[in-house]
Amino acid sequence: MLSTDLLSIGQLAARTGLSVSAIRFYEAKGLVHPIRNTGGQRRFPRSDIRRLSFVVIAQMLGLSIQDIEGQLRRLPEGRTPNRKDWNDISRAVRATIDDKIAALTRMRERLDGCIGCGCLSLKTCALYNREDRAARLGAGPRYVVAEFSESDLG
Amino acid sequence: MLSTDLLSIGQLAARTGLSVSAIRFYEAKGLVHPIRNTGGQRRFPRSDIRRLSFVVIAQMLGLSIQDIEGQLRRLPEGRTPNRKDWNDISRAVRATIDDKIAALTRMRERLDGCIGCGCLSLKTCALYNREDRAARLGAGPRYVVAEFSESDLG
DNA sequence: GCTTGACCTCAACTTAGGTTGAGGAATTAC
DNA sequence: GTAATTCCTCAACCTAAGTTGAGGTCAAGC
Repeated sequence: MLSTDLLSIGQLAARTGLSVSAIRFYEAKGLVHPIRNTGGQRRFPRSDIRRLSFVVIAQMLGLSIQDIEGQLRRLPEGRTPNRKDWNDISRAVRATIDDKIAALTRMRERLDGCIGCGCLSLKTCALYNREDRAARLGAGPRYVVAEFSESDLG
Repeated sequence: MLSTDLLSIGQLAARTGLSVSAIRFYEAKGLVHPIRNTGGQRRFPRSDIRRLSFVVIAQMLGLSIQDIEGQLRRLPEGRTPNRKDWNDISRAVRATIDDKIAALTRMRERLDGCIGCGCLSLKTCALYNREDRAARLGAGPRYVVAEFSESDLG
């Protein structure tokens, strides 16, 4: 029988809804730090239920694993986030959501200006400019694209 | 000297600002269909400048390569998109941007309700529900997470 | 004491959108 | 005619957030 204070990885998975492999992955990324029993198996404190709940919620808000690890690491002594910590973090998250909405709104406005235009010119199209190329809306790696000149577009 | 009607891949890259490797990649994905000269090198019609401009702009609006390929394929005879085509497509794109903005706005409203709450409970947190887990805001593969029950959270 | 289930590590695979490099062939410039 | 570019293919690599499987160990029930 396990100590009432410690959970096996399977028990933690059942409590959080995460898969066992995801929890191992999160450990590798530094989000939890279980101890090992004599047989080498992971044992988690009960507070990791809350810690992983925080991870799941923060992820839904658009934070990457790395962002979350950074937030958790700033807490003293690897403490699990409490009400005030969550308050601080969620205000920061709100700002990034605001930014995303603002970027999409700007893009929509420009698109509206372009509907009916049909120019499709890299030279004159208002949708196409260097700033936005660096901050595309889709997923995937971002690379800087070389400068270019053109003459017969549009 | 190349025919004035055909461009080498390097020339097309210079005209569009894309890298040579990206253009080869786009060919593999079916976005352009160059012919080959006697030496086996790619030769592109001038209209592919506009075609690839369309690709770049559509990508910035959040369309995936596959989406773009689908749009281009719907055009008769592999024609390069003209004003009316662009008009049709951009209206569809506007709808997807609207959806993204709406999703982010809903998330922001719920987050506002949660700031100061600090519950961090998977059971009661308004930020945490099945619908949103299926439509997370971040990048990366999506997997369905198993149902779970809990007792000592919150 | 033995079987079953939970656990361990490590490596390979997934999607998207490409990049980078090796090794070789074609084209262009002088 | 030769040197310098440009081009060719093919395979391996990159990120993110995990999953899947192989091969082996640990713990618990009876």
